[in-house]
Amino acid sequence: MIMTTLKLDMNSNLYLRDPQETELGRRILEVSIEMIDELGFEKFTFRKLAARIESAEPSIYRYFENKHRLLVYLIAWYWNWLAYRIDFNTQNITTPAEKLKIAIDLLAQKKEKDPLFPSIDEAALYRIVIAESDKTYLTKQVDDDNKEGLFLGFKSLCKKIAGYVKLVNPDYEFPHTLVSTLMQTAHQQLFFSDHLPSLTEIGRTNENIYDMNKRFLTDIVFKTIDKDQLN
Amino acid sequence: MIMTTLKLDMNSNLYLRDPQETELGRRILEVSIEMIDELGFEKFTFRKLAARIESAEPSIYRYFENKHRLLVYLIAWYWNWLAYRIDFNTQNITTPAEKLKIAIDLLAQKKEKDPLFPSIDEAALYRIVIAESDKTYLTKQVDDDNKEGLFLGFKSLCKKIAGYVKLVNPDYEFPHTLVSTLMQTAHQQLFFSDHLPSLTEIGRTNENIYDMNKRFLTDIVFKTIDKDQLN
DNA sequence: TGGTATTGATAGTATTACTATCATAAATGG
DNA sequence: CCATTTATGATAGTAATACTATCAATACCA
Repeated sequence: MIMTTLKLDMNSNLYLRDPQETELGRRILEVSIEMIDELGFEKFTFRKLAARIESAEPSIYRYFENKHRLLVYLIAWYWNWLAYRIDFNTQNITTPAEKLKIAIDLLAQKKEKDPLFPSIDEAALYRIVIAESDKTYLTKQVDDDNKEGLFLGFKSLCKKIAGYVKLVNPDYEFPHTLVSTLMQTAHQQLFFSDHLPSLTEIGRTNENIYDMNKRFLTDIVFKTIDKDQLN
Repeated sequence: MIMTTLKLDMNSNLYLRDPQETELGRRILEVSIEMIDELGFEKFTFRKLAARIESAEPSIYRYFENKHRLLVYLIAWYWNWLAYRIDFNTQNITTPAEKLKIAIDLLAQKKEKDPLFPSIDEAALYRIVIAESDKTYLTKQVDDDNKEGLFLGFKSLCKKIAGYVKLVNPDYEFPHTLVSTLMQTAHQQLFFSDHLPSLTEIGRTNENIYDMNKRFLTDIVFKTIDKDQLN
């Protein structure tokens, strides 16, 4: 039986000390996911985190400049993980339409524990992505953060999927626009379905919300790019 | 010459004392728009606002429970204003497809000063909507806030436009999902175009970004709902 | 064994998000 | 026109947040 654990390649500007390298670092990731999920990002503090892992506040600051950077790190990790899964699942697929479909499936799919990354609770992280990820870039420092490469995870995944779109229909004018919309909408609609249900049909029937979301997204994407889809 | 100013109907749970009723209230609205635009929501505080309007912090707390409520108020005001403009501009239009098109136009249009509301700088408010509006509901208290009706502006506008969608194609399965996506995407893409341009084609050519955004949105909406659009 | 890096413990600071209290001014009503 | 309610302003205070500085203890490494 093969036991493997992987480390995702993270842009080194995301952290001060690499949290994947040390025991304390991995505890910070593990417990911060748990606590942000539980408390929400605004009520989450490094002091509370330090208390729960029985460490000290300054020790955490040695890994992350501040809690915003930690959030950006977690969200970047999520996008890198998704990109990895999309690559993995589309390896032997030749038709771009099929690749695109798989990417949408993986994007909108319910997330479960991935044994390759023992210290990450992917289900909790996905809830954080849904509720908090927009906060990574909706700040006044977005341009500085972007220059530092903090959003490369999101951007490169967008580029990858937009590449599939271009292969399906090289004449479509807005591949990146469509894909960034797709990526955002996938999470947003799950949030709406949960908290503001009058904004969406998803969750109104007894069909599984993830499947329904997938159908909505796949429909919109293929209708938009594929002029001849009805033939 | 007719001089009219209007007051939009705001849900009374949004405020403690109605800011449209008093001089100080209107100053709070006016200057908070200016300051949130300038500083961003996180660096904006009631203390700084009080200083700039030469009032006192507690006086502001008499109008709004806290700065989050003030933001929710401003965003709700924006949605009510848009709903009003959509009603006004679709009054004599009979075909639902045309109504829908006008709604998308108004949604994505560049916003300029509306003389009907002298104390509101709509251009600045629109920048706030783009950069901050998601923060109104991405909180742990979203369900409580929703029960209080704080998001009625957004929800009723979504319902209105989804109504047009249903008239265009009564068989389309996801009218609200599509429209909430449309409403979010309209702002999001302008943000991306400004700060994360690799996520969108909008702004890459010398075509006006608002027009380009409109074309993208109109295309996606009509392709999605109108099976026969190409005929 | 000596040195370097990592962590933990304690303490401290400026700022934030409020709340309480009280005086004054302005508007309102009999 | 005086009395009273109401809105505002001024001052002060509190608990919590987002850090930063300092130093000792420990571990690991040559």
